[in-house]
Amino acid sequence: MLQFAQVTRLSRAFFARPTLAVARSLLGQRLVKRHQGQRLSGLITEVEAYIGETDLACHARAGRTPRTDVLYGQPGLIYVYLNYGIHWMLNFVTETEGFPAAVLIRAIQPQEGIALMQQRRSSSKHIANGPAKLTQALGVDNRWNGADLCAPTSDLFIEHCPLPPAARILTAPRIGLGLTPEPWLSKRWNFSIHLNPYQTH
DNA sequence: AGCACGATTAACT
DNA sequence: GTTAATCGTGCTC
Repeated sequence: MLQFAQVTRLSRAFFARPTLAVARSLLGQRLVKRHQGQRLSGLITEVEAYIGETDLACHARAGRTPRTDVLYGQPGLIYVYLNYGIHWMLNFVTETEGFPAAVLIRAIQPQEGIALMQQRRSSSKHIANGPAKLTQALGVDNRWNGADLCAPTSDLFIEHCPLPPAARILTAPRIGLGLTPEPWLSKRWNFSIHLNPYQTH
């Protein structure tokens, strides 16, 4: 995986791969947000893949619209959307430009800036073990939609920090899909780190 | 212009 | 286990 590492940040080549491969290999890597000179970070512990217009759980099922435009952009772009009118969700665009797919970040294990993240999460016991919890903790909202995770100056990026080879990866059906029809409902496109407690399930 | 519905969370019983 | 909160989006009229 060293092939994808620049100095510290993951390069665009990392995201320009099949979405399931990107999702798996994001586990264990460090998500970093710079905030007024301070680093907020955590290891990615749970992700989900959303792949193309045929995936009826993917927003791109509606085709190219104002909202999904980012998904059709170059790999490494940040896709942020509002869910339930309340929660911001953080995704990274994958595969080739023109093909709409992304990985949703569902949980991180907090590492740096925990005091600030805890403050933003009020008194909650759980700082970042959920897709909307981690955006709240990191301070990510729609202003990041369309931004480039791989830009050298980006204040949001991922540091090369792969899982140890012995670590086991769990797969599961994606969460919260509701009435999404089969076979998409049962696709095991949720990935998490075996035995890591910082997860949504 | 109006409507139903979320890739969720926290606060209930 | 159940439910309210809350609003952008895409679809229908």
